[in-house]
Amino acid sequence: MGKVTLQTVADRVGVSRMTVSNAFSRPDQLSAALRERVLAAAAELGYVGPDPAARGLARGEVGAVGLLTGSLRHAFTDEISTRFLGAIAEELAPTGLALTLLPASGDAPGAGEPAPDPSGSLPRSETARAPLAAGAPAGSVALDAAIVYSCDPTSPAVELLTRRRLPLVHVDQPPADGVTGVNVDDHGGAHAAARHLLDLGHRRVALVTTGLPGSLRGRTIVEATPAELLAATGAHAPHERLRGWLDALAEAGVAPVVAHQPDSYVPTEEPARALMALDEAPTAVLCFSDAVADGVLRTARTLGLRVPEDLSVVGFDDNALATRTEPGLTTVRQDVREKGRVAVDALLAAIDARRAGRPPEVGSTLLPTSLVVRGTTGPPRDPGRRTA
Amino acid sequence: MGKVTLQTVADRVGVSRMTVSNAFSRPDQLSAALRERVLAAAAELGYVGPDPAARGLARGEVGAVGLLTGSLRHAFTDEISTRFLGAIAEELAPTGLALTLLPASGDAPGAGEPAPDPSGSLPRSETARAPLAAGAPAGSVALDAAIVYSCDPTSPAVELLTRRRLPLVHVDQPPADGVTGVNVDDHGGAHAAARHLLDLGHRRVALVTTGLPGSLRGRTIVEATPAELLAATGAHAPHERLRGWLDALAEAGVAPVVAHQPDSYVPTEEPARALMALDEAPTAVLCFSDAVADGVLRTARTLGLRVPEDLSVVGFDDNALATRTEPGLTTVRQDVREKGRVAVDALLAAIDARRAGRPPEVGSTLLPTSLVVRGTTGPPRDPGRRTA
DNA sequence: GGACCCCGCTGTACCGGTACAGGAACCGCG
DNA sequence: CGCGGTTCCTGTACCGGTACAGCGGGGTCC
Repeated sequence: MGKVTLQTVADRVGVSRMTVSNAFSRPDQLSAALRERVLAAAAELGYVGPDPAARGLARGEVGAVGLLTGSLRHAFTDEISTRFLGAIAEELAPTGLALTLLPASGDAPGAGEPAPDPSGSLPRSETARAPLAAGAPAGSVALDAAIVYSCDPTSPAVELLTRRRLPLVHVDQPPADGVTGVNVDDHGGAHAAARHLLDLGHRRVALVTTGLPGSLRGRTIVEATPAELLAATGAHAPHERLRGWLDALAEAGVAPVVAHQPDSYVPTEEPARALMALDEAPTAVLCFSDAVADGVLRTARTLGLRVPEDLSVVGFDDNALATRTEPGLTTVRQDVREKGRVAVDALLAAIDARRAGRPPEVGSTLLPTSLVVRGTTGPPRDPGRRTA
Repeated sequence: MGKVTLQTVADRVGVSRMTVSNAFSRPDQLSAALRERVLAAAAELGYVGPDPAARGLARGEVGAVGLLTGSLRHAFTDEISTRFLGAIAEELAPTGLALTLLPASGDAPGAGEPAPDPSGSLPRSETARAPLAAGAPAGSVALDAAIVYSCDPTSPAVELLTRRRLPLVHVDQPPADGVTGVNVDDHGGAHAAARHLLDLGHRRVALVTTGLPGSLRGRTIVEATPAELLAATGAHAPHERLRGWLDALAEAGVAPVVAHQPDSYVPTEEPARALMALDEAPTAVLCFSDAVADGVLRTARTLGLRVPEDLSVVGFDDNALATRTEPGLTTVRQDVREKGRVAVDALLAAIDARRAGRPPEVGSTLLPTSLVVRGTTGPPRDPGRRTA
């Protein structure tokens, strides 16, 4: 029982291959009666429908959009990423488009190194896992468009997508020429958060940031000038949040202490412990994410500090944790659903444009953030002990 | 600047198309020198590499595996699903295969109704969103294999995949002939959980389950015999968990009260409120998931009940919440990472088998569960007030 | 010095569809 | 009865690659 193709069915019914194709893909192109006969024959022969790969090639459209992100591990661990993916998926559902998660890590071979000499030809036994990867240059999947979310813009994967001339939408990425961007006002949100602390009277403020490169990471407390910090922070969201904090603090003449935490989505004790061990411990901490804030909160409790009396804490994102902490976490809210919605809308528009032969209209969206004041912030115990 | 294909590059360099193809896909088939020239010419012409759709068709392998699941919304909301997806993605990463999330909801057209007469031929203006869906029979995407996770086995989407003869792996699905299955010992875990409560002396036990169909849902307290309940519970995991509880309770001659909660991953107050309002309120509650248990716990607190003194609570899954509740949640642990690992291994094996022309070896795996006793369970306040 | 072999490249035959431009039959109409 | 307009179906020409057999030329082997 060999392959069943359009031709098989066509021969069976005694019509042309085109007619069978139409029976499946363009019902209005043949009489209902014939269509029934074709469908019946197809069912009988076990023909399921046009082969997606072939159809994709012929049509120039495959029915799937890609999502490239820095780390899939992160994407499924961090609540915000997860919610974003969920929003994308849901927004895509009614269009019938599938969402293809692109493998991020591995540098895409493509035109890369000529595979370091297979050293001998093992006789194709052991159809091990390697061949799988070798077969298809990791991540070269047929796509109609793609979303690039929180990636290193210089990574080979991003570059590959760009050169493939796919309609692209950048989300949480630094602005790029000719590409539609969807961003959140991280700077504004961070600025508001810092401003909030300053307004409460805090002058000894700490930041817990993330995403620093090797040179500065490793040490929990980071000794670097704001400019150095900014320059070293590659990822877009961390960069913008950092910039927002620093701008607000600088406006008030406050120089923050900076702690670093490699993983932004896992609560840990290190940053808070290091900060509170300082000679002049901060009275408030601005955290890169709610998860980080949660770690700080727990550590504060462990250290016997009361929040917000002894320490104020501000998070970022307003995730599910934020309402679960005791007291509720003051944080900066971003609307992740909306981010997904806007991104998908832009993507669909780009696909439409391409299909119509129009040039894509690039534009960028900046979604608002808002400060949500709950219970983890309050005035410092001894404001201005060293007010300049 | 028209399309750049292999031929374009071949002409430019003055070699055959095959040679260019080899330069990209099989470096060992031509001299390094020539390969360099080809690659250079390709770069110059802006040729990025073989078109994935065409390559997919020619090779019969596209470099992507699908994931079909009941509801993508659920998949990205429920922590367990999310972790499972994450595990899949991570496990897949080193192979270079992409993961395609299949749109679940919509019934797959394919051989379905002959689209209700488009009534007139609007002249292809208005390239609206609809065509997107119409164009590609929702979900007919090129795939090398697929995972079916927590789906209604009779849904058209599952049926379609099956008929497409794709290598398939079923996860959290009822056993199906000829398909590799990966399951968790939900029955055993639930049984152990119920046994634990019985051993502590509980006799008035409640269940909070999920996934009941319209006929029984709506009412929070479900009046139905165990047999009816089981028959009505379609989804595999809820069915097995329910069966585990009921078996253990029946062995001890205990008849449980049953409450129902539509969404298993959102904590709500309803089930607990309804249960505790009963004449003979339960002294212990077995919950379908940790999220449900969290809702019960919170409600208990609201009602002024102490846990575990006044009420014992058992969850299921051992998710992140379980260690965050106060006291820690007694629950049944399943190893989601392992589930993902096993599923992907099976999938890769199936792909290998197909590639080698071997028939797929179907087999099923049952992963263990284990009861994790924390602080939410203890002996009932007045054991055996009505011990039979 | 001829047989043999390996290397490096090419030609041909697909992979399984779809778009589009016909063309035959049929219809109503003046 | 001829004519324009439908309605249905078919033929041809791709879509952009890859597999595989084949073939000339420069060794090596004896």
